[in-house]
Amino acid sequence: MTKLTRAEIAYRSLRQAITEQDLAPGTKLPEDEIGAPLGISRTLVRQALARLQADGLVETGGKKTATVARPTLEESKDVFRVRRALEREVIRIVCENWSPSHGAILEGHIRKEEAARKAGNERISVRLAAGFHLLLADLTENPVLQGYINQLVSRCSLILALYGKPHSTDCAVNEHRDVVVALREGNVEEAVQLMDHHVSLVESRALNDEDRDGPGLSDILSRHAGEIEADLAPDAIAFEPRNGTSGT
Amino acid sequence: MTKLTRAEIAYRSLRQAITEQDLAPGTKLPEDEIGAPLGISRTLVRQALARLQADGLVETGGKKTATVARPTLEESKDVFRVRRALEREVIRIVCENWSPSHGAILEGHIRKEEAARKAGNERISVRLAAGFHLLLADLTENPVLQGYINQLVSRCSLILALYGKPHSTDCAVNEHRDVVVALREGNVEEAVQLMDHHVSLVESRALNDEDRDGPGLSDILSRHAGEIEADLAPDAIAFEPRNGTSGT
DNA sequence: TGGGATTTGTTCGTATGTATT
DNA sequence: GAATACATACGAACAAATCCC
Repeated sequence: MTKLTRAEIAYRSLRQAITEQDLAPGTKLPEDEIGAPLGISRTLVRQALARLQADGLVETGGKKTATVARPTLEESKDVFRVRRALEREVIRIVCENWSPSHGAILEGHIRKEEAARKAGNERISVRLAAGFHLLLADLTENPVLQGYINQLVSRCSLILALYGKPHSTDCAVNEHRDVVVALREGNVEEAVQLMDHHVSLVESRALNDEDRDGPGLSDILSRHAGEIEADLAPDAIAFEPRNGTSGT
Repeated sequence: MTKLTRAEIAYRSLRQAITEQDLAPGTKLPEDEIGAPLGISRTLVRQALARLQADGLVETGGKKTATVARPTLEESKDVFRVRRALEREVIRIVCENWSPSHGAILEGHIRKEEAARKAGNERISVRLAAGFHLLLADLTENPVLQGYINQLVSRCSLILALYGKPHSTDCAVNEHRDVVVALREGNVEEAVQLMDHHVSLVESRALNDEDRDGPGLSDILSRHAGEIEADLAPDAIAFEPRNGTSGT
């Protein structure tokens, strides 16, 4: 039942592809290439791209080809700071109208996270880790807040894709559980503190890791700049039309 | 010389027209009618409209004509709640990197607010009142936060246009000054508290006035439903006809 | 209720600007 | 450095759906 949906589909597909790291930051996103696999025209693609830009997930300045956004470190810190402020509010609201059923829902989600981690399914783990925060936001029954959290979480996923490491989510499950425990006990300030700390840890894991291909953006750039100058043009792969929509 | 800007102009024009109450909530916004005076085509208008929708300022569901949004009471409360959370964070950040020059800037703005109020210029007063919060957000040097505050403030302006009364901004200047005083003294928690209180007062002034034209359809319906119910069962006071939201 | 005019959703063609050879 | 190729910005036209009378 998708009446106005082809643009919506393009939007969601791109969004998921970006947050799930199928589309690396900096990847070019030509309108034709995107529209072809989905059978839609450039106009619709353009709409989707515009929304993605508003979400901070793609950059499309001037007449240059749109690319997956590459947030700077400053920008990344800004995103995390705002996210922390909003996540704290989420916890407060969830505490205000707490019900045992909420605890069961959250517990169920955490069990799924554990299962995915145990199975070693990186992709699903990342998705569920983000899903925990989205689920919490749903519990507030505040659509405005949900929307912002959704944006922020997606943006953080992109940041993790840029700066983070694959196994960055390993211990996150425990942190999630701690939050739920505090929630169950009705310990508002404790839960707020825990969530704040958790998001900070995610930020640290993303922004302080140094043993991967580069801690800072400038580092990556300068290194590649050297290679490019010595080597040849780094032709970016066109973008894989993966069969994305496997989720609900 | 704005290169990619005609759409931007349309966006800003519409946005200002809505927040300044030149376009009443519910007003239809046909694409042709909008494009004609600005000399731009529907494609550009559509882009502007899409962005406005993302901002929560217009509604454009299905294939119906776009209209200026009419936020419900629930939605309005949600907006204010999120805004409060973010404004508190703004204050904290401004406190963190406070400098005397900031105080001067804020004082200058407040003087402008006073002048406009004294001159009885309602339009300018409203604009400056919003500008105070935007200015504060600028001081954080956090573009992400600035963007959200900008959206939220605009949305609140729309809400005030819908539910509020013309003289709702009368005492706001004093409240702004109180915040700045606390900021100057470096009293973080006091400033945060003051700002939180201020936004709450704005919300109260907007949402507690009920003697106007009562735009809420659900309000009208529930009232009638209450009367009908009371008529059928004169004895039982089964549920309250009016503002039953006695939560918090 | 039904028909007609208006308006939106979408596509495609042209022109302008950028990036590459 | 200039020319070519390509991608985007914008606009006009077509079809479908809505709203009004």
